[in-house]
Amino acid sequence: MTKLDREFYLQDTITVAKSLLGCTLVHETESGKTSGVIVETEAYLGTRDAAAHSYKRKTERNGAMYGPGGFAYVYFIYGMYYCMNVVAGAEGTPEAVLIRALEPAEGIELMQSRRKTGKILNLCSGPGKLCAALSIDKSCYGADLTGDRLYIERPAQEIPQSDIAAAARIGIDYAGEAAAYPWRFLLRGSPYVSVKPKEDAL
DNA sequence: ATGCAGATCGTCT
DNA sequence: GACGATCTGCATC
Repeated sequence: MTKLDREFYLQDTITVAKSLLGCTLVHETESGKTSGVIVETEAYLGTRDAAAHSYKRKTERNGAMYGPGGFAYVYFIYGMYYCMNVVAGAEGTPEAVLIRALEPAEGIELMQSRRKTGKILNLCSGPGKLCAALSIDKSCYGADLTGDRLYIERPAQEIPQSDIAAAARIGIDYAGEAAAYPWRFLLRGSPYVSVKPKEDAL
């Protein structure tokens, strides 16, 4: 397993969002190592995308999105959940990829205790759930994903394009026509996704 | 199986 | 002062 390097994250955001499928997100902490295979992502394309936190301007919260690819953009939402994004593209392009679901891999017992559920299918099937399972919070804001605590590994064998499905993104009805853009990507047929897509594009 | 309300608070206007 | 890139439990069909 080799760690994704800076070059990977500097690619265009849609490519990064698709290429992250099948990769393994790893978080090593004092209480142990937890990881899962990424099965669902969403691309947020900055100034071109009314659904993106960086659509309008740089603020205290979205600052990490404006940096170079390969750093974590973690935000707190609904008063109780964290969501993790992978910043993509060159510095100055405020784009990122939301990690929406994982297939649990290492540290399953630890994840179960953090999430207070025994059901593997329910451990990491949503952006808030996987952050709780891997203990990703505000302290991970801006973390360098080429480092050795929070990082992503390349899959053993490449994922064929035919295994990638595209669909509309979740929870962004406020975003007008951007709400329909097919910038949500899923590993076709995975039972670990957050919401099964009605129809696949691509 | 599907739907809705409640929890809960940092960030932006 | 309003509102989320959400999740859960409880209600109803």
